[in-house]
Amino acid sequence: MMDTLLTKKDFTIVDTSSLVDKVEASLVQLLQERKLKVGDAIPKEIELGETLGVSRTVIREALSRLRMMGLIETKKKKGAVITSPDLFGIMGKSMNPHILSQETLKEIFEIRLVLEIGMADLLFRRITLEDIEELKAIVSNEPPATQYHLFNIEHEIAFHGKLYEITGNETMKKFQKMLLPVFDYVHNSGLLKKQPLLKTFLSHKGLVDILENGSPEAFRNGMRDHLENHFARLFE
Amino acid sequence: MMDTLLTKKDFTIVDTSSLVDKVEASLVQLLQERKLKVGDAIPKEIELGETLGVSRTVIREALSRLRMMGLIETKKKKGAVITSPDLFGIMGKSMNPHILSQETLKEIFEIRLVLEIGMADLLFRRITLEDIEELKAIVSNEPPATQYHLFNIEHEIAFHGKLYEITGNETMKKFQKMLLPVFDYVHNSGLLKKQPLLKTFLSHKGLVDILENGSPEAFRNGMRDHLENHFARLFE
DNA sequence: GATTTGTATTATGTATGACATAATAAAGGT
DNA sequence: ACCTTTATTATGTCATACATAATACAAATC
Repeated sequence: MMDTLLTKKDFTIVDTSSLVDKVEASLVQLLQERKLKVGDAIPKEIELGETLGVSRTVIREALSRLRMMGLIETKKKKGAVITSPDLFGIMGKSMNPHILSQETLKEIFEIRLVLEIGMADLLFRRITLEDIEELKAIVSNEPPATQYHLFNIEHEIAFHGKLYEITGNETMKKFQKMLLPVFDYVHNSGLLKKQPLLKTFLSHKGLVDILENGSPEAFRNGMRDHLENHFARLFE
Repeated sequence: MMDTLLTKKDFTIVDTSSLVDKVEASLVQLLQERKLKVGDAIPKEIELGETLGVSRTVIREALSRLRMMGLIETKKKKGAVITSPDLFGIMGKSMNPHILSQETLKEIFEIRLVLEIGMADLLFRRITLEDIEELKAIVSNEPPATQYHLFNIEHEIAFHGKLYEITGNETMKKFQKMLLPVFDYVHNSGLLKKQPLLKTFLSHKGLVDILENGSPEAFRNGMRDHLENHFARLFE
């Protein structure tokens, strides 16, 4: 037998994607290129099937995906119309800590830290007196910080969640909400090194003080300090 | 006719979701609750149809959605196995600037700023000498900053994209890549107020200097300054 | 006997036809 | 004009059949 030493490069890669995949891509492209606005209707399933030369089954599966992504909404008799999708609503379904790779989980955890440090300017721009009062109420209910506290998740979420709310950025808030189960998981699983030193750094109360009297710059540094334990765990 | 003054609260909300929606939710829940690991197989379509009491058509549409989300992969004869999803790959398809609401676009733009300011610690932790050299090469090719530059998008992407790369956070990098068309759109469309003052703030070169000799804190402040024009446009 | 080749099996992929259901339009009655 | 009924239309669901690809196992070749 001749050893022809053929390599992958010698072949033209065959397209292994299914018809549904192609139709889906075709439809998404349709939405992207034609400047279709929200509310515009798209052709009926049967018409699509005829123009694309596939059965209604395939069309329906592809449309089902678009529907799940929130790109379209369908009503009987009326057909399908384009809608403004909820970016993170979809992603929430696949945000399953048990399935995501450890590397991805770690990265998501990092992103949280990045967001909370970087959000300072949004906070100072949009915070109200009521917000500050609410934050004060939250920290006042806080259990005293003990040296070996496995910190109170409830309070963590209440405080940091409120910060996301103050930014006024709904997209970011949804993002945070979606990530909550991940944080929970990362904390509990031994994914990160055990809490290394657990020195108590700048407290929630300290952060509120900065929000009341300080500057974005001061808040960034304060938050960085507040999150030091997390950073230390990430960086081994 | 009696005006009974009935309100929504008086009715039990009818479930308007389709069978496919329910099956999809049921399957997602299955993946979440059972601690199914990557690689585990799920029942065959026909079995699922029998246990859930629906036709194979419905099962297939639901599975098609999971497949699109990257939660499962299916192969003929073998069936479906659980996979680790690409979180942002899916979202990219619905990231269509023409369809997203103006408010969402603005918020996404904000998130970019937040990320780039907050990423300082990751940068300093992971940057290498080669990275610095590469950044220097990028800025050296930069056209001189003119007062009225409608800044060079190419260079913006090259420089800031490299920063995301340096973070070593693949998830964040994917996020950035996904957002590129949005930035392009936001810049071009009149969504944000016209460039207000266009003073030249801290340059790319200045940021590289900080990365080489400075601290995370200095970088955060530097990046904040660098992005001042964007902030100004966001905050009217 | 080990490797290859053919063949059967099995589960997904696609197509088609049928009917149910809901939303809309049209027609009809008062 | 207003309300009701009827017809129409497009999606939602089901059932069935066949195509296709992956796998396992038997058969053939050396």
